[in-house]
Amino acid sequence: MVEKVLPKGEYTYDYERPALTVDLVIYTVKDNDLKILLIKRNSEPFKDMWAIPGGFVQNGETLEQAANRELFEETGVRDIYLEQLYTFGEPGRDPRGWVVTVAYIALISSDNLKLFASTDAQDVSWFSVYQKPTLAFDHEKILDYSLKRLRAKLDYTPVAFQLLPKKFTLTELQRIYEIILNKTLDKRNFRKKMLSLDIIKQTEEMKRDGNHRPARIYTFSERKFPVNYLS
Amino acid sequence: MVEKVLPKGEYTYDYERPALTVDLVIYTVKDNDLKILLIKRNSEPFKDMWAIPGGFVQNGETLEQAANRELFEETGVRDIYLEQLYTFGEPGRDPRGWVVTVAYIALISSDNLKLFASTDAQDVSWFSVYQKPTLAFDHEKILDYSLKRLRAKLDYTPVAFQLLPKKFTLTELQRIYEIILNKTLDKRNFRKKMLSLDIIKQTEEMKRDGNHRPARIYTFSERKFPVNYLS
DNA sequence: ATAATAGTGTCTGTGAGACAGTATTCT
DNA sequence: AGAATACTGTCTCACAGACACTATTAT
Repeated sequence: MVEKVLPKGEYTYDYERPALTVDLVIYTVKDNDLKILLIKRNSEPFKDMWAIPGGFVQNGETLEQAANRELFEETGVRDIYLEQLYTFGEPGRDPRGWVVTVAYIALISSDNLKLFASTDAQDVSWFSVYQKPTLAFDHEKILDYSLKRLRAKLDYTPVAFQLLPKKFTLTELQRIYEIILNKTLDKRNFRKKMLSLDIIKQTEEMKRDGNHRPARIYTFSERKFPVNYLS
Repeated sequence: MVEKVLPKGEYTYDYERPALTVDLVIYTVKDNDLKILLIKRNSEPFKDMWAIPGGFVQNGETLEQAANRELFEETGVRDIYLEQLYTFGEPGRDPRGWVVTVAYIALISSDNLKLFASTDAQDVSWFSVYQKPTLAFDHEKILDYSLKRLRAKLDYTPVAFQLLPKKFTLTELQRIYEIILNKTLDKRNFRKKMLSLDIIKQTEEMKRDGNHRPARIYTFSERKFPVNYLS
């Protein structure tokens, strides 16, 4: 604890400084489930426990660049949806010292996921948010918070599209909502709502799977969605 | 810029560390206007420019404690509404070096404001958000962002009550909304809405000012407001 | 024909927003 | 009586949510 008292409002540089990290809650929808990327720790503290990926912010980069860099290192994916969540700085959140972390949410679409293969030695894996190990540090708290935010944002921003390929059917879109909200939605009301929002565009293509009627394919067009106040 | 590359996922302590500050956008409603507290800088950089109050986070305290401490130092007020806004870490945002800041929004009610008198030598003053000097550092950006958030939150959380004394009339409450949103509201619709929300309680008291009908006094009771997902 | 999924329309209730006149107090 | 502010009710429209049947394809 620093005891020194400075004149009010005056900046100086001889205060003790925290280590600054970014941590990422990386979501995807896969196998009909909402999943997050976790990494198994191979050193103390919390050795052998799972944690969300993260790393130090370097001087000269923005926080967002640091988050993107970590994201790329862990997943091999670039240019995906990334949003600052919250900054956690509780003393004692890292037993080794003063570490403040800026947490981000990242969303990877299922087709980008195919690029993800180059995982090296480290133990990295996707877990269902509904069935996952207990996390290291304060990562449970970060995850809880991120999930609340993700669900809330579903209502008033087009984040769900970040989890789908460019082309998708309305049923696929509905599944994304259902999986994240963890409840079933009425098909007629859902379609009515989505079509009224004017953010998706019909294509002439149809998707045909099995022995049933083919589904029309749509594209995300992002026109008048109630705009997030963050933008 | 640190060049060293570490094994993925491994924490260490020999990275360069940023200075960490908290900055506060402190709002109040006063003289029929939305005001923020600004401090005139008395040293370089940005000497003689106005800035939002802030200061270093100390090891051993939470970010919120740091924000509360700064708040108390600047205003003499404790235990008021405080909310983390966003963390700003653009390289170059402070010309003297690497300084990351966690920005907070604070709301002071007009009656708490009366306690505020002990401002020492420093040049501290309330400015209308609609008529204020250009701010130092990236504080314009922080202010813009905070105002968007404050306005958005008015719609779905009872933050407005934080700016009023415990007892208030419906007209006073409406004025808070009008001043923050910078537009007039329909009196009948406003009252209908507020009363339907079940978050204010009628008292038996009346407020009588001038030569006109007295106004009923209400109290904030916080029952079923659409709950913020942050809570 | 059957199985499987895609696709569609109506009704009801609720809330938002537009809109104007009466009530009470003081001087 | 007049000035000033408090207080109130109705109508319309849009949206949310409940709800069930038809359409198309492959086998």
